[in-house]
Amino acid sequence: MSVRQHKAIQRTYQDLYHRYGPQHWWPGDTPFEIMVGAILTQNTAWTNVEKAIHNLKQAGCLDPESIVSMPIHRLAELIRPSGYFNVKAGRLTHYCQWYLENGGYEQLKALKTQFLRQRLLSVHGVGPETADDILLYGFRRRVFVVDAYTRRLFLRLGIIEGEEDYDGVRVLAEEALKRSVKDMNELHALIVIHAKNSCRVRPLCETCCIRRRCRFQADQAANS
DNA sequence: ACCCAGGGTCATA
DNA sequence: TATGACCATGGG
Repeated sequence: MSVRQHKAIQRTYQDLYHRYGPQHWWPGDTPFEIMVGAILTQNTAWTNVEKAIHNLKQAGCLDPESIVSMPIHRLAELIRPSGYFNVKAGRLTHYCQWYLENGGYEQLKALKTQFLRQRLLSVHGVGPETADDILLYGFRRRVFVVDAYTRRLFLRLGIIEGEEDYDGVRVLAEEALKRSVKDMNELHALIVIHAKNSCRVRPLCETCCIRRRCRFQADQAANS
């Protein structure tokens, strides 16, 4: 938790913010839709998730009551475009059962962040990143979301060594940007947006590319 | 044809 | 605790 790491994260945030502007995430109309999106987007392109959510909306099933009372194979069929549809149908059902058993949004929002985080992690199919997506974008808590992009970016910027665990990276970013929910919201969103652009639009950007395999990185390795 | 995507769980050693 | 297999669609 060095000052150097904090400064680097702050600088990266300002750089990305200046470059892309505020993103105003999460793309979704209601907290529940955001939660569904958080589960469906696990290791999946967002464009595919949009199709699945569209199907749920069109079927009039984008609510926890409909999802828990629906035959699992029908739910799987509706979310098919988002991939892993059998797995995710089970995860969505588990999540909605938990959500309803605990009184839904109005009851859950009364819980303190760390306790709510523990409860989310206890739901089968909700791991650390999904839990933090739900906390940050669904419940508007000051929590940072660490995804694969964040790890690669921080690693290639020399901010982390690569052996830090999930919570280590999360707390590092939360310490670096102590100000507001807004900053947590924007930093994660900007990193994702940057990932989509960094190799195509501006391959040699200052913060470097954060795709898994980057031409820029490969060239550097070849020249050294 | 290959790579990858806004992960998580489970079985094995 | 640490690695690997598995889940599966769709765009570049």
